[in-house]
Amino acid sequence: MPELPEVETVRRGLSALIIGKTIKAEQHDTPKGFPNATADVAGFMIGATITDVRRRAKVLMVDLSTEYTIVIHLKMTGQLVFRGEQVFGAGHPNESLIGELPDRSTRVTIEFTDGSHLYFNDQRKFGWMRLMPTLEVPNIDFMKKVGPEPLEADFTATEFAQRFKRRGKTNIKAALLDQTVVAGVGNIYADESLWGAKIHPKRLVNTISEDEFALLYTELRAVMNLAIEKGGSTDKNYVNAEGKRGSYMDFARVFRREGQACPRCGAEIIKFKAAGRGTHICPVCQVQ
DNA sequence: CACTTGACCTGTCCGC
DNA sequence: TGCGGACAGGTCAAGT
Repeated sequence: MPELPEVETVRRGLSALIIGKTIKAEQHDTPKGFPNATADVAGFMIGATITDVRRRAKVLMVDLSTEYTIVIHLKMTGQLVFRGEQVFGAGHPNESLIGELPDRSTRVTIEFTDGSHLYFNDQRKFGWMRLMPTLEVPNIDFMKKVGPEPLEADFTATEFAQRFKRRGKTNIKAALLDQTVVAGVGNIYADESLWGAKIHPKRLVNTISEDEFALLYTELRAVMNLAIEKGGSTDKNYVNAEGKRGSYMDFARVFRREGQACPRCGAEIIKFKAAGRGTHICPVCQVQ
């Protein structure tokens, strides 16, 4: 799913919708969706009020008044959809892509005391939710290893380039997708930013110049900021907290545009596999 | 250790 | 239409 811009869009939506609400009940399908939903839920989740919704990399953190936090990773197809009283139908400007909830991909349902609900849907079941003390969240392995937030004001081009040195012998696409180098980059924004910087995804990291890293840094930040502005990318499953799609795909330059013309030079965009993932480039702008 | 590949799941699309 | 295979926004564990 969701890369940094999509998770950030969900975070913003949830912040407006659920902060201040009190949890009345929780239901989950199997341990898979919410593996540690045990006695902690009764003790620290039911009756708790939502105090904040935070994001680190592609991970969401819903903080509770009990000083526990619900940590959520949406992986490829996870969705967090809030439902109040009203559900808007087809054609309405507030139309949701999601129908009646819960549906067959609903893994977890949280009911609030005012009768509204938050649904965690996940078709492929790769995503997860965990409940843990807020103070322990930074200690989970992922949080200890994950790289800096690329959109933070104090994250510099110099630091960006520096962090790739450790991955010198791999290709730039694999390094961009490595969450321990820089946080939050996934397949869409890796391809989009490499196109922007005119770098071939299979170039080895140690062949990329300082100038190219500086350009990649600028392009990555620009692409992610634009994607947040557009509410993220909906290719298939992704929706925001209101069940609506994001529109970045309308602005994508290469991602899922194989066979179309490069918006910069007009050459035909091609697709191949790099770092084990479907990869899109302009073969004229991005030479190996 | 660094890097690559497969596994985790379900659904959809494409070619025969 | 039916069926098999490839593929899908992410991360781990296991392999080399």
